[in-house]
Amino acid sequence: MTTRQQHYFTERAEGHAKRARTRAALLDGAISVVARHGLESTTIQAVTRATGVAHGTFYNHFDDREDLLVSAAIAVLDEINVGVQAAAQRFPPGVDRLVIAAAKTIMEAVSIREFGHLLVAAVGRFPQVTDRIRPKLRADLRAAHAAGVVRVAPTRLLDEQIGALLGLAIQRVLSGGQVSRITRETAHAILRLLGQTPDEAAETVARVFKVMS
Amino acid sequence: MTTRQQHYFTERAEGHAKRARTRAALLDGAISVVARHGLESTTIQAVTRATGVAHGTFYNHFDDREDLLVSAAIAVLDEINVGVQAAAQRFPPGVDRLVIAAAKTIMEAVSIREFGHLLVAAVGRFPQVTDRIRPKLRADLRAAHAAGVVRVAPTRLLDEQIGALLGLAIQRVLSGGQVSRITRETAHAILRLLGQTPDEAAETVARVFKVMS
Amino acid sequence: MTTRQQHYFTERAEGHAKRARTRAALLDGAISVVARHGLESTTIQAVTRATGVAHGTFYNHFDDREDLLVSAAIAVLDEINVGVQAAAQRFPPGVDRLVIAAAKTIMEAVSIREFGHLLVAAVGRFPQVTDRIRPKLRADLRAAHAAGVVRVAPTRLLDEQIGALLGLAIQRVLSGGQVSRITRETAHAILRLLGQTPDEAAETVARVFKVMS
Amino acid sequence: MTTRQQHYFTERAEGHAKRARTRAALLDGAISVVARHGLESTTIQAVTRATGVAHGTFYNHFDDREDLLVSAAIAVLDEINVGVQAAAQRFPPGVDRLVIAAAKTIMEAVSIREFGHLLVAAVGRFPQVTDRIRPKLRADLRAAHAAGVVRVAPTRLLDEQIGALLGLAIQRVLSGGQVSRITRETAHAILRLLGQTPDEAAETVARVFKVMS
DNA sequence: GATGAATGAGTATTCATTCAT
DNA sequence: AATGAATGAATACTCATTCAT
Repeated sequence: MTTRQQHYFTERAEGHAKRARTRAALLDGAISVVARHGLESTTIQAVTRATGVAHGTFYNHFDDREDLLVSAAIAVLDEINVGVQAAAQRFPPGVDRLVIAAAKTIMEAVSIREFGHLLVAAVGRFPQVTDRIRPKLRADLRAAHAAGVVRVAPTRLLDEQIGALLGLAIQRVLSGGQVSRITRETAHAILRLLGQTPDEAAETVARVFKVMS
Repeated sequence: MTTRQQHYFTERAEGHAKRARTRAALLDGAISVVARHGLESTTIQAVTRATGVAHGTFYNHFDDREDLLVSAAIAVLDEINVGVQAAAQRFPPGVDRLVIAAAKTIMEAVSIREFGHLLVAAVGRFPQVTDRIRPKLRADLRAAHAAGVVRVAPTRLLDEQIGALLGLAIQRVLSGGQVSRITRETAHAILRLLGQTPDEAAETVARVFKVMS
Repeated sequence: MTTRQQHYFTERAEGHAKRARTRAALLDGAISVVARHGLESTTIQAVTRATGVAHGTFYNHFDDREDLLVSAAIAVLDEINVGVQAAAQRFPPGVDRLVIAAAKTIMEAVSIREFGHLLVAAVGRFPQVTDRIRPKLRADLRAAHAAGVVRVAPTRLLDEQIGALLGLAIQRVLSGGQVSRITRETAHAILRLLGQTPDEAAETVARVFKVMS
Repeated sequence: MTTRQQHYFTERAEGHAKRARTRAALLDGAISVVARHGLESTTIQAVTRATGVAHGTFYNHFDDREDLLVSAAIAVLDEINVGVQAAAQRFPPGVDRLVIAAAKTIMEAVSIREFGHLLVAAVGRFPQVTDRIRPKLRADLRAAHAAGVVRVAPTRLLDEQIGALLGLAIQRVLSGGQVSRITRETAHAILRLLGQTPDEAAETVARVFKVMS
């Protein structure tokens, strides 16, 4: 019954010492348990069982449940960010880069369902997670505003509004939505939120998505 | 520890006296416990203790924790809606009415902190709650789109995006934001999301808020 | 959901005062709840619900759960005994009468499944029930022994052994056994237990069952 | 109140030490609690208290109450069977062996009162328990029938009738009956049930019991 | 460092019983 | 007599955490 979960991080820690490997395995375990049972219903026992490790071992690596969950969420976020940054660096800071980063974030987050579930659950529950995303978003926002492409001042509320649209998009895809459609519509919505007219926004989306494919 | 909570619904209970009063008191209790401890950490024990009734009494009125929480969320929602509808009916269906409804929703939700907390927590956790809001929002959206004031097609995703912005606004106010500023900015953001330019949006907001004050 | 149970005793109390009718209805309720959930799992709440009577009403008629269950078992037993005695009085005291009484007991007990279930559960749990059967059995046993037809002395253990065979027979029929076969085999077994050879026993059974049909 | 119970299985526990010892101790605890309070009234709390382990420990060893009770009943049964088989193997399969097995079963079951109580309660409640006895009984029954010593065909109903007589005998001894008398009378009754005349049965009993003493 | 048995506080839920109406 | 809301003790089961091996 103990469905052995996928390895997201474990193998990468293979070369290292046993300690690192066990830790990575526990993160993997947490990720799949969260995807199956939700954040609040994830128990340490379920994670160790899914990981195939003794119950007590958990406390050699994490302080408590929250420590584990935050670590897992950040690990996932960093993993997603690899792909996002690879795509984003094709553009200079600005609205195009912001759009491609947003789109890539959705796509990466849902490419492994477990990642998406953990991310959606962790955002809004652990401030550390959101704090880790904001800075890059802010840089693009400022550059775009300076360039005059975006007519809305970059504020913390605006950051969070964009974040909320991204989270919503991920959720929608996870619950059966079509990823390409939702990604495009969300990109379009973000641009409207930034003050572009629907026509301008459509143009921006078309331009950026052409590069991405 | 047993801080006796405010009475939101208890006193209003009419008719068959005792039963209705106890039920309303439990709803009140749930609302204040959720505000203090969060939705997931709200235990039945905490609610009955806060309400000042015996543990078993709970089960004379609700099936389980979820039944209670959903009932409380809906009660709060309906309560908020009284104020929202009073304000909204000054306008015909359309974008103005949508803006005033949105603004009023934020203001009512934060007017009693407990209401806001419960609402934010319950939305996205219990579909019943969201389902109760959508229809009116959709009516305004359609009317505005038909009138050509809004250039974006009303879709379910759009509904949810507006909902997400509202939830975010409530959260921000509850965590110390200034209600008037955040309400205005959120109204403005919703109008941008609907395709208005920042200037048009500013004009709409100014027009609507003048009526409201 | 509250499947309205059959009326076993209620209607018979119709002419009488309301009090008697409610009491009878509760007995009916108990009988059907026991059949569905077993003796130990029968709760007062389930009985009042099945009876369609208020919870508190129960205590106007019975002291507690045990009082109810014993009363119900005895009521069932007395009901069964009507049929048994009608059949038994065709014979003088003796082994034939004992056989027909035994056979009739099985048949009556299973003719209404609920009766059988209650009886099987109550025997061996409430001594009062068994005490109510023993005297007549003992009379037949003594007469048969005096007449020399039965070569085994009537003792309390023998009484109980016969009772055990009857209970077993009822259980077997209730769990799908064929009533005529099990009744005959049990009658045969009782006669063997009383010291008859298989052949004598077969003859006795044939003789008695002919009268019964 | 926490009468520390006897150790029936605990001390015998070997091998991986602690775990096995705790499990055995819980079985011991269950056995004595059942003897004191009856099967249905045996709570997990009472068992852990009697065993002297923490409440939660229970769930490291058993799934639930039923798991515990069945395990305890089977442990008792196996324990009893050691003595029964030792005595039975002095005879070849057949009616003599059946009689000595039956007699020994009664005697072993009542030699430790707690064993008898558990056994009587568990039979008829947990089919697993009865299923564990039937095969050997059936083997003797078949052999005796083949040898012509028993003139009644071995059927499932017959199995159960013998079982019922054994259960009754144990109960009677536990409630004050004299073990030697009840054992003899039960053996005699079983032989009558199998078709022997009272005289044959008396002879068989005398022959078998001589060996046993 | 890993193990896994033991711990015990915490939580939901049931139900016999009381009592004011 | 009947009602049914309220009561609170009892019970099963979970799970984070500790600790000896």
